[in-house]
Amino acid sequence: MKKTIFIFAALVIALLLLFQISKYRVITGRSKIEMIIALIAVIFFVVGIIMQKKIFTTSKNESIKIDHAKIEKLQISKREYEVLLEVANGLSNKEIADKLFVSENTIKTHISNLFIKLNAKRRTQAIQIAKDYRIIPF
Amino acid sequence: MKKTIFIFAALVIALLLLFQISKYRVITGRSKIEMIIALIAVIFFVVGIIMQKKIFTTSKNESIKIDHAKIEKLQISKREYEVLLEVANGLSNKEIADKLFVSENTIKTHISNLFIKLNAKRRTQAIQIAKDYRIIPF
DNA sequence: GATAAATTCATACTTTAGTATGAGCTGCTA
DNA sequence: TAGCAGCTCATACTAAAGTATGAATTTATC
Repeated sequence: MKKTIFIFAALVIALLLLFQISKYRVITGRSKIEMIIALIAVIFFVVGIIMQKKIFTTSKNESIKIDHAKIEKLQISKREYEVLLEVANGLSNKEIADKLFVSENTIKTHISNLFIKLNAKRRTQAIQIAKDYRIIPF
Repeated sequence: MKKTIFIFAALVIALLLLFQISKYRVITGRSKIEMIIALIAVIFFVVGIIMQKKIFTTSKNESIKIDHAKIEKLQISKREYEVLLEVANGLSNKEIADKLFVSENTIKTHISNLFIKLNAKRRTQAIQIAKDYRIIPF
């Protein structure tokens, strides 16, 4: 946020300078009015696009970015999180067990703990809740 | 797309006009250079933002829009689709049955048919496949 | 009005999922 | 080194989910 304010201030100063230079060059006859106007137009057009793009990129990232702080807050362990991702991927307990080289009972334990932490009753509900919390992609 | 080209052409003409008017007003001394430059700056700034916003909105909608054609192609019926949405919402068969005022057995039948059409083995997998096909939100 | 597709439901299963409890093992920290 | 947290696993359940089959009803279409 501080960076944004600094850039904005610098921009305003640069533009005021540009105005003065433009005025000077036109009055002294060193540049044609058309050129100055076209230059100003292009510069502001580009600035407008860049600013909007910045807002767009930020808001887009926010909707995709994973909230790691939330994962910690919920006290979801590393292994539990791995299991959660596989559940969201549509795998069965047996398939997850094989993929992570542990027994199916272990996966059941992890999932039961996840349900408590996410306050879910089913795996499909856990997926929804995790998505709302932005702790898993998609 | 045709609409975009038309708008773009109109914009170019309007700007050329604006240039001429600006030049005339400055030369005849009816407007100050600062005012003209500021006006041009504001106009192009706004145009830049609007253009970028349009691109942003279009690309965002594309990633959310539901592929109704795909639903038909898979021959998923209206009722089956309703059930699919509730499954993706994390509801149990019993809960879906109560919500749609039918028996749990009916829901099971719908879901079994959905699995065949989506080529899924589990409801979590069906959610993933449906998401990939863009036939459900999220 | 006959046909086909969609919706509903039941019965009888099999298979996963999920719960509860207890316990062994490892790595880290007070 | 005692203790805690995280990971592992087992046993023994209960509860859902999913399959297979057959059938009655509704709805739309020809």
